[in-house]
Amino acid sequence: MVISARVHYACVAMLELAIRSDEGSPVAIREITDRHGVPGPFLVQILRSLRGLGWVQSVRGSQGGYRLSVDPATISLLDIAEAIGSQEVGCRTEGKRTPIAGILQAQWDDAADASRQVLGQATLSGLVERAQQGDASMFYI
Amino acid sequence: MVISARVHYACVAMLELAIRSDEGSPVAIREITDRHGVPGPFLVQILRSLRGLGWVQSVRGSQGGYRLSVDPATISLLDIAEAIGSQEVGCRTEGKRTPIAGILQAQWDDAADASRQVLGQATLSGLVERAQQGDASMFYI
DNA sequence: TTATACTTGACTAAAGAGATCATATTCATA
DNA sequence: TATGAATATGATCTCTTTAGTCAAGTATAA
Repeated sequence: MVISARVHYACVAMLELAIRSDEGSPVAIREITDRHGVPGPFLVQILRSLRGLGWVQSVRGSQGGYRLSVDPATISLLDIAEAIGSQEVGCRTEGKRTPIAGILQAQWDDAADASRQVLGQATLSGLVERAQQGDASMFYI
Repeated sequence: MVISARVHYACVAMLELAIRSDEGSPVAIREITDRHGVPGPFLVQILRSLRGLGWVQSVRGSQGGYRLSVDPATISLLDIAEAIGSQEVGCRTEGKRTPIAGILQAQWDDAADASRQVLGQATLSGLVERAQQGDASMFYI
C-alpha cells in the first residue's frame, strides 16, 4: 500500500477537521492550506472526494468551510486510504497460474494484510487524542 | 510496498533457478518465459539486474543460461523487492512539519514495517520447500 | 452590493511502469 | 572453422498515474 500525497493530505484534512469539530463554525480550506502547506486547488479536489463519501459537509458562502460529518471513532486511516484510492501491496500481474506464482501471491497477500491491519487500527479519534497529548512532539526534536 | 511486475518476475525467476539449482546445467531465459508467461526481453532486463547484484551467474553461448549463485536460504522476498526497486509503504511528501504530519508519518512507518517483516521472513529456500510439498495446489482449485 | 468561500470541469506536466527492438558478443558443436 | 543458440547492451517507446493548475460559476453573510 503506497500512501500517495493525495491520501496523506486527505488524512491531514480529516484530522484537522476532527480536532476542530467542537468549534461550531466550519473550517475554511485556506486555513488548512496555510497551516499544513497543502496546495490549495489540490486540497479542493480532495475535499470534494471526502464530501462525496459523506465524511465531510461543506458550507458555502462567506464564513463557509468544511465540517466533519461522521464520528471520528468510526473512520480509520485504512478507510481513508482505500476510499481516496491507494495501491494495494501486492501484484496485479496476471501471467500464468503456476505453483510459483501462487506461492508468491500468497506472500504478497500476507504482506498486504499486515499493513492493512496497522492502518485499520488507527482511528481518527485515537490519533486526535494522541495529538492533543503532545505525543507528536517527539518526532520533531 | 507495491509489488511491481518487475519485482514479481524477479522473484519468479529466482525461485525457478533455486528449484533447479541441482540440475547442473544453466537454465535458459526461454525456459522461464515459456513456463511462466513472462515477456522475454523484459525478463532479460531483470536478470541483468539480478546478475549485477551477484545473485545469479550467466553462461553465454550455446547451452548457456542462468544459474543461482547464492544460498537460497539467505535471500528473502524483501531483499529482492528492495534490490529490484519497489516503492515503500509510506509517503514522500514533505509539506510542513506539523504534529498532525508527524503522527501520520509514524503510522505510515508502522504499516511499512509490518509488511516488510512478512516479506523478510519469506526466504527462497522456505518457499522452494513449500512448492515441492505441493502446498501451492490449494491456490488453484 | 460586495467580499468571501465553495463548486465544477477541464487541463497539463512529470515520472514511472512495462515493455520492445536492433545489434553486438560468446561459445558448443558439427 | 562455420554456424546457430544463447546472452549482453543500449536506446527507445507507449501508457497510466500522480500531482497540481486554471478559469468561470454559485452561494451566503455582512
